[in-house]
Amino acid sequence: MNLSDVIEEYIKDAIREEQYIELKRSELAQEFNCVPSQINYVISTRFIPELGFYVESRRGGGGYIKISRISHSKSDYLKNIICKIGSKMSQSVVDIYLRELLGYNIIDEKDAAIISVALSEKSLGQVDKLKRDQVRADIFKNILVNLI
Amino acid sequence: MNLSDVIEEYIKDAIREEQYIELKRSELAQEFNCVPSQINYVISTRFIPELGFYVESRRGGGGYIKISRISHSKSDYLKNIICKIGSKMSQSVVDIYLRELLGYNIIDEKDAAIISVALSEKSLGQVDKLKRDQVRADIFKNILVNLI
DNA sequence: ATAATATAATAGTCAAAGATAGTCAAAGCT
DNA sequence: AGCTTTGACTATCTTTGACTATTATATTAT
Repeated sequence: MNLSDVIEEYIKDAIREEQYIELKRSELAQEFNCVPSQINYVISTRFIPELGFYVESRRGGGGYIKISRISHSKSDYLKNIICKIGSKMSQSVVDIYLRELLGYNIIDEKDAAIISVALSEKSLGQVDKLKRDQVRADIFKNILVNLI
Repeated sequence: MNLSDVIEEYIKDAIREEQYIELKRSELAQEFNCVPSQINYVISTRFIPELGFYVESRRGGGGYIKISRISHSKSDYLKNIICKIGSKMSQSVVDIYLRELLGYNIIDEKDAAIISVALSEKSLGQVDKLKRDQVRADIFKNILVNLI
């Protein structure tokens, strides 16, 4: 087991029970007695979106590296939802999906609100009642495809 | 968390329930044990118009820094657009408004993309061609109302 | 009394120093 | 051959302080 693997273990262990963790690059490097850039190496090879992680950081005083988990990679997850959606959707089903997308951080509160309103009964009031759920599903799918 | 973040929190907390607050730069600096210009730094990086704040100040005896929230102008602006929109909208007109809303930072790129796709010809393909522009206008108006 | 001037009390600007993190390519391992 | 380790260089954000600008108030001159 090499150092990068050890650091990977350490971080995975730290994030196991959490949704995210915040690291100080320099502190971590000191702990493992390596150069700071090795932390970047570990992160860029092992905490990538494809493996279910999302990384943010900030430089300067009080800087940090924040690693968040995303259970599935975003695009896989979206493709999955798109497949699951049938040709019709009621407003309440839309809202269920929106909450899920919110939970996985694929959209934020504001996006969810916009989509929910756009697909509400009120917005689609002029569409034939018979076609409404189909139009709603179409719009929703198109939005999701665009988010991939 | 660095000092600037702490000061930001403090100010945001103070303005949370108010339309505006007035600070004494030197007093605040003393409270946080920093140089006065750090207050300027915090204000100029975190209380900018793009983030919904408007700052005025006055020097000399009895000087102050007044920070106001500008949610009001935003809602006025939205109401104005809603009034201007007729009962029909083409896709290209939607995009023109989206760019405007983007310019005023009422929505961000991602929101704009979502709305644009939701109201595209493709998404609304199943709606009667005759009714499509009306449905589009309805959805758009509902979204805007929701953003107020 | 009024106008002009000085003084004190604020706030603003800007650039340097400090504190982090990022990049990239060379060297080292397996 | 490909992954890991290292370090020099870069980018970004924060903190500090010297210098400047503005406003209110006090003092002085007319």
